[in-house]
Amino acid sequence: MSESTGGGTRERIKAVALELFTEQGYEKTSLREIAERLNVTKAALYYHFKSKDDIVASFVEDRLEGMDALIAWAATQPATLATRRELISRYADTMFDGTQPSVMRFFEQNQTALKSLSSGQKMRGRMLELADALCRGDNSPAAQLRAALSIFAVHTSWFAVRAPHISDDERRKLALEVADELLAAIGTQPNA
Amino acid sequence: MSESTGGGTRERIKAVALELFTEQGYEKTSLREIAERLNVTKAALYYHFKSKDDIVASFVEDRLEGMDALIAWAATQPATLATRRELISRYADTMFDGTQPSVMRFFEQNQTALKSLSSGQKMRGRMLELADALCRGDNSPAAQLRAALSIFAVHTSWFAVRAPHISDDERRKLALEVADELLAAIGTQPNA
DNA sequence: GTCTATAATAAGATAGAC
DNA sequence: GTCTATCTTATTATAGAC
Repeated sequence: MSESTGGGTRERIKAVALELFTEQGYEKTSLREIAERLNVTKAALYYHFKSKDDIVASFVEDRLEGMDALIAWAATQPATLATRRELISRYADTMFDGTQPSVMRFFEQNQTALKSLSSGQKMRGRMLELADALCRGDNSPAAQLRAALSIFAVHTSWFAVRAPHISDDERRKLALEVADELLAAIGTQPNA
Repeated sequence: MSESTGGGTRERIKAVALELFTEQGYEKTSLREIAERLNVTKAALYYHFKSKDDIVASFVEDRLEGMDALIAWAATQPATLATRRELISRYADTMFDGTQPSVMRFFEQNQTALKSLSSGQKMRGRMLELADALCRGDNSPAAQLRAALSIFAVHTSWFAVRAPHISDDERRKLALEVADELLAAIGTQPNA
């Protein structure tokens, strides 16, 4: 059991990289720094990953699967308010699982750096698909804005609301309360 | 008139840097690249600015003044819904002036990189002050979330709403419609 | 699976001529 | 106000021993 040296080194690299990339930024974090935190050398990193952005790809891929499942499910549902609410609720649920929230925070904090990485482009594409699914049937600018903000509501209640003693469940409830409000105003306008 | 060589070189550097920093990211954009776009050398840049982050400071300072004025005004007003609405409306107005929106976009796109820059810390501080002003009298988590989202509403309608043929005025109207909705639910809960 | 050593490159910044 | 030339330091990445 447990991780002496060599245990789940690949996973440990992913975890440390995700943390440092989020705190300091992708470009500002060097492989030397990651290696030092793990008490290994840079060369050891290159045994597990073929490049710096391959590390990013490794944890972004995990998250993409979750997004795809969500988007696929939405496509099978009618374009009603009930569907929109269930969709954002399911999205909020994914923010509880394992490293998923950390990956989203990393994504939000490194948008520009990720523009030139294919993992970043994929994530961005999925976020747009989710936003589209949230305002399906009403693609007016107002609906697009509300859909985008309902996603922000979930992220913001996780990352930015300054209330140290609030529980995960309360954050979720909070986010959905505001998101539901925003989604309720979608669908009342005709398509463009 | 016009800009042969030497016209308003300092301003031209600011403009090009702001554009490249926003498009590609602060860390990824080198002084060499900025110099090449202006058909000067790196050394010329160092005549006008003492360092790379001094360029950032130069356009962030401009924007900080506008933020300070807004925050100071808010402090003189009563903590009512009318004040909140007027405040977000005035904030939206500042997004029309000159390079102000570009600076905010740069800020949003380079949050992590700006963490270690004093200009970035100042901007972040001002955004928090603005958010606080928007939910003064009700610092519940729900109010904080709504205040933050009302700011996002303004930014998102500018930067992210995919509607190519929409006018600035329509974007402003859109943002305030959604922001007003969010702000209306603030103030109904007691302070913590 | 991890190491030492190093290649290859590019960055931010400075000195001093013009 | 802009140039050439250079310093210093860091980076990503690879080769090959153990």
